[in-house]
Amino acid sequence: MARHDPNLASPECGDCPIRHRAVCARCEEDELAQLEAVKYYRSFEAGQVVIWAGDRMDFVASVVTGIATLTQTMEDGRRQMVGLLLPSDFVGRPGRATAAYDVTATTDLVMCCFRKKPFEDLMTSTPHVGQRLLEMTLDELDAAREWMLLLGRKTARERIASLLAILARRDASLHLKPARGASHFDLPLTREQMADYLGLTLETVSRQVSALKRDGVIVLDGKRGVSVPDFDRLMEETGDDTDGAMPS
Amino acid sequence: MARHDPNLASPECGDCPIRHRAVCARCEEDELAQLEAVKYYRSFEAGQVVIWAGDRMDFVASVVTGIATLTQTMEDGRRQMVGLLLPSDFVGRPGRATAAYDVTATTDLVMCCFRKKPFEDLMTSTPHVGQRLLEMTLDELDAAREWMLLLGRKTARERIASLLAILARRDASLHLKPARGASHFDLPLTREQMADYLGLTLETVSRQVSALKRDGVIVLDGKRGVSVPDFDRLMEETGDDTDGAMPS
DNA sequence: CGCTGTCCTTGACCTGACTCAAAAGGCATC
DNA sequence: GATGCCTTTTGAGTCAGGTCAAGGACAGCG
Repeated sequence: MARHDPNLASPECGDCPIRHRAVCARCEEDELAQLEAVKYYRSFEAGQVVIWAGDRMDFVASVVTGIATLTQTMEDGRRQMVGLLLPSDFVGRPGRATAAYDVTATTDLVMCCFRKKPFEDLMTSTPHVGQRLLEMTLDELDAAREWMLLLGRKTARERIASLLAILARRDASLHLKPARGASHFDLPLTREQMADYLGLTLETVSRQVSALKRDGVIVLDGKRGVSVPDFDRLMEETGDDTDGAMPS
Repeated sequence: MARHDPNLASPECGDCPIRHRAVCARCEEDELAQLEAVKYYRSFEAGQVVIWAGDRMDFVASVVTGIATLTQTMEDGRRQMVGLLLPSDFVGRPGRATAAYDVTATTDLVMCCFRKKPFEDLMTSTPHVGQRLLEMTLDELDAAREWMLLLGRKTARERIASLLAILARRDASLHLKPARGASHFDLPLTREQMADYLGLTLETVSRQVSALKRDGVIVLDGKRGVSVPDFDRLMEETGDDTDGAMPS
């Protein structure tokens, strides 16, 4: 049944770019074959909504390429982003029928989807998917708690600096460069999305980005390009421990 | 070795009050026996610190009775509570050597501790502990994300109302009463702890509690007692969807 | 090329929550 | 029942970030 347009043929797991980081990272050959049998790719354009909170969700998925966001919306329209999904991150919850959050493609997005029922069966019949998912969920819980500190206690300037530091570090690890010294990356989020993530308004985000630029902490290159001349300087602005015991 | 003072003899798992809710909930008899072999009880007085962030942690544990908190502290002293641990909640992370957060006993506290190494072994050799832990971690992640919405977007009054609603609901489910209509419970937190949890100052907490009292949403009974004459009225003050699709 | 739409910046003003300060209520101890 | 230590309440003034509003930069397109 209909899987022509956005649903691409699924490449082999063997040369998947997220093979060693995603929920399938620990799988043996036989487990991988079982996953392969129930998987299908879906792609979304930047801005498209993957699923709305409350909608029935009969798959779980991994982000293969691109960036997606999880957001919660209050009745009066106040919005808070509660997760930023990067390649290898997992979407959906085994054992739950509906989506808990709005999932939106922020950039063009490719997801590797697994039909939910067989995926759940695989979780009970083999060990490695569940084990890996537990690890990943614990990491996400840590990230969520770090974000709680940011949302509860940090100033607007510290929030911006923290986000930029995370993005710079992510980008560095993606290109296998050291996370110190100078770096350059593209912002994957609009000011409004940054505001939704940071618990601020877009005006405040804009002002504080300008302030960090004025103070030489960052250099803007066009609308989306950001250069960080000195990563340690940026870190000082985050309010976090500078010695930095950082996981993963 | 030394297990005299605060480390009580461990009761049988069979009549444990959290047997059906904790990390051991799904265990078969043989798994339970293995857990029983590596478990020991520890108790703490109200106010005692269970473990400091960064300290070596060679156990994981379940809260049996009492309440504990997880808090993060910034260098300059700003504090944010990132978790409230109630009976059956799990503390510690398999595969991590040190504590990520300060854990503090808010009331008198009894914990059922498992030596970490054997616990980890059990997780790889048997299925049910890991499965249950995954479930519980996913629930905590949902709770953390709900809290992110609160910290990022809610007003002080909405935050207080949200906390009171959670406590009222918890208390109701503990006493198997319906979570609607009138209810009464004791606040397990000081104003300062509430402030740390809600991302506010203790003065703001005090003022907003007084305001909710003045407006008849709650009735205070001594310093710690709280009565909620109309739970739906309280819910209206939280800013959350009133129809309430609530999990678990 | 001008038009339109989207995203971003900046200014002026306002307000909800914070800060600083004082005093009052509880509870234990002597 | 006086003393001291907490916790909580309340008041007055301040400020960081929100709100409202105007404009600028840039891309796509007829």
